[in-house]
Amino acid sequence: MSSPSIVWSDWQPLVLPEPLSPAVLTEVVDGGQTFRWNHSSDGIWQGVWADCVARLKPAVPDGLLWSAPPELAGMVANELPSYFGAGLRFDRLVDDLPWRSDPHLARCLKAFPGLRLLRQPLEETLLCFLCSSTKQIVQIKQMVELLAQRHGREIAPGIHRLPTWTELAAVSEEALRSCLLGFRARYVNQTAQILAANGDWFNRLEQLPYHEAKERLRELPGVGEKVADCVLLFGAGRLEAFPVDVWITKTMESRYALEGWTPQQIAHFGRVHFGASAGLAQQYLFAWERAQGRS
DNA sequence: TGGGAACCTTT
DNA sequence: AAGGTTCCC
Repeated sequence: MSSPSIVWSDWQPLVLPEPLSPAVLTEVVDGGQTFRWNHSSDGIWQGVWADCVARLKPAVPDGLLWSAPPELAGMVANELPSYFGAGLRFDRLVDDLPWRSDPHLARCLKAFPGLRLLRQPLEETLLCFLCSSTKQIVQIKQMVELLAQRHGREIAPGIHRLPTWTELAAVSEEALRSCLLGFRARYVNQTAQILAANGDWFNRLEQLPYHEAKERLRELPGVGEKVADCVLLFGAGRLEAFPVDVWITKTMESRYALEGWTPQQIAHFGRVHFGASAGLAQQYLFAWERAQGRS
């Protein structure tokens, strides 16, 4: 993953409003929100988003240091805090969740202190989650890495950003299939045709309130309820979005007695029960449920 | 409106 | 054998 020809800047602090332990950092960058961060060595993570490449290293006690190729360091210094949602006080948002009356939520919050939602570039968030259906994190990472290497611009030696939608519109469905997308290749291809023909599409999307933005996203081939909510939550800062996947379905059925509910009903319950930051609650429930599966 | 099919890798 | 879903009949 790391290229020997890359020079890295000196480590500098990333200032966040709340501490982030190494374990919770792992959950943030490799727990299903994003798919382009890889463990390089000794707890160092290397990631790519938009035109940025960075390394991240936990620092005692719960701080974070970053490094980037010198020619990108200015941009990364600017973009990294917003990517990590440094402008949001997640501790306050968490405190507003109904943990006082919801013991399961309280347990999840305690298990992953400082868990954050990333604020990712909207356009590539859509691409990643279009690739995500019935795939696990490792497989999604594999697909988007191939898309980047073969169709995205090189931003540092050996490191490529994800292709833009304009670039994707020129890639054949066949070439997308060879990036292991399978039936998702058609979704990406058709979506790219629509987006490339509407230069203003993402700007207009960001102006819309949550429900209308979700409807607009769902007009795109391959975007259903779950993918639309992931795109809005991780790429547009809509914290009320409550993506319901198999893990959340499992959690809500067993911990909230919602057996037999449809995913749509579960999503509605989630937004009502957890409130304005339902998506943040979702991330905690999701992390906790996955951790149960592993242990 | 519910269930099967859509790819292809990993388990 | 089934996977962190969508689409279509």
